[in-house]
Amino acid sequence: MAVHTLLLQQFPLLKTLSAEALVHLAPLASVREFAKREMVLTKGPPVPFLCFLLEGRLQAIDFTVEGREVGLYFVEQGDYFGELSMIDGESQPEYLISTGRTQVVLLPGAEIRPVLFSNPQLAETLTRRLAQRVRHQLTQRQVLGLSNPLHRICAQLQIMISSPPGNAPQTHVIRAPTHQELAIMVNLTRETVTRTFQVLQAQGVLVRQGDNLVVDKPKLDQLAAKGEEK
Amino acid sequence: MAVHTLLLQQFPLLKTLSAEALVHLAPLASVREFAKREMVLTKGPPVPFLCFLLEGRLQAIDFTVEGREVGLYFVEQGDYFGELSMIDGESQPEYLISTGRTQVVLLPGAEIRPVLFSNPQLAETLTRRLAQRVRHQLTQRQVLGLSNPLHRICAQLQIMISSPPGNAPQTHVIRAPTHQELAIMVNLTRETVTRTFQVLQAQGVLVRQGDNLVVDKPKLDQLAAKGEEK
DNA sequence: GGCTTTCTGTGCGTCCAATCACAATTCGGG
DNA sequence: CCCGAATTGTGATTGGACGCACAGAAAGCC
Repeated sequence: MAVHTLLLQQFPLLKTLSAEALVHLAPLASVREFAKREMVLTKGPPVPFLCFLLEGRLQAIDFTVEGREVGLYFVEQGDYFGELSMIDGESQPEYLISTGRTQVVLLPGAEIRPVLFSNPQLAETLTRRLAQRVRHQLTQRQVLGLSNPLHRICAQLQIMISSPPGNAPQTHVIRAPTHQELAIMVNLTRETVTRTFQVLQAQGVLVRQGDNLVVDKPKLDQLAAKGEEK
Repeated sequence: MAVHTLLLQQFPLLKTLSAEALVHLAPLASVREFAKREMVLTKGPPVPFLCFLLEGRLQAIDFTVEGREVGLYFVEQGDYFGELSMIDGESQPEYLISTGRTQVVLLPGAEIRPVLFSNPQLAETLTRRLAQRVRHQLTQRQVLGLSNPLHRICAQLQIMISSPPGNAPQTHVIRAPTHQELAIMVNLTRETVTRTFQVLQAQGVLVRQGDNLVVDKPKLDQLAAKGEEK
């Protein structure tokens, strides 16, 4: 319990909050640490918190009746999650898994909820973020329509490197996801991702540097576009 | 241009609107008819309308770089669509196609937008609907994780029969989609859907009655659950 | 009522990603 | 720094959906 107001202010969603509101909220917030592969949120009952990712990366996943993992989206630093329960009071629709060591800030729903909806500006940011999520899911769905594994992986990489918007350099660096993490995002097996990565590295699209993945955007785009004619 | 206020009142979103607001809006609204396969909304520039489906069914689709159709979701009678532009001012992310003869009511964005965001109750319904859409897309994504065509089709049918919530009778009737329409929703070819439908009809899960499809829910659920082990 | 067009049904060959079963490597923790 | 676990790499096999090419059926249209 109790975190510094400066910490809360770092999150885009809370930026517009008044100083008093922050002082009110800070003592009620808490920070939790998670190890790699640990479950951050469980599918099921409504989440009584609004959650912010302070450090690391999460993956939202679910399972099919067959027991196969399905990757839904990634949560990056500074983003919030588990907000659907907050909005409609329904249950949490997916699992959230820590992909490494992570830190999460929890704000009790009972406290933040009234603030969210009474402050029109906040409500609008929340709604816009929701809209953005819908858009994101739509492009993600598109990727699955690609018939070829190479295409799907390229498209997924394009999505992942575009997450921090703004400038568009030639090469992008992202925290490397495991092959398995990628595989479930694009409906492939781990093995197929491994094999496809070889191709990408051979073509100079990808270079692995420790924990990071260096991506050559132009080459990637070219490869993603290639094979347009069926 | 100009429709009756009673017509607008039929739409759940506008139910809570005051009589004056409706009188103000009605003369600005217009109704358009679309033939089968006609394009209702084009992917691209922001949509300057909030659109309501008065009659028929639409399918939201997009295309991959390979030129393959991807099915995103269906819009059923009484629902609204094209609201994303309304919310964030960004471009329209998908095409909307008429799956039959349809009627659409168009409300000029410039007129409805201020109403939407100034009326807190309306804003909340809008946000809740967005949240619902996110949830829907998540379960839709799940379906694509199923490895088996039969499973995917069953899961898709389960989604489609659950759209009008409430009672849960044994058999449900839905306006039959074409095999092609279904195929692009679950990443299959039209042929595979045709062949799978034979199986479903043989098992008594499905019966075709003219334009309608009669579905035996218990049998469907059973089939969808079967093969849980792998 | 005859026409076109869209939709549905079916056979067959091809191909490629899944699957399985290991080996090799890297990572992380004590 | 060493050990166990997680991740990555690789080969062989095979199943099953795709794609193509039609034929038949049904639905719109003038």
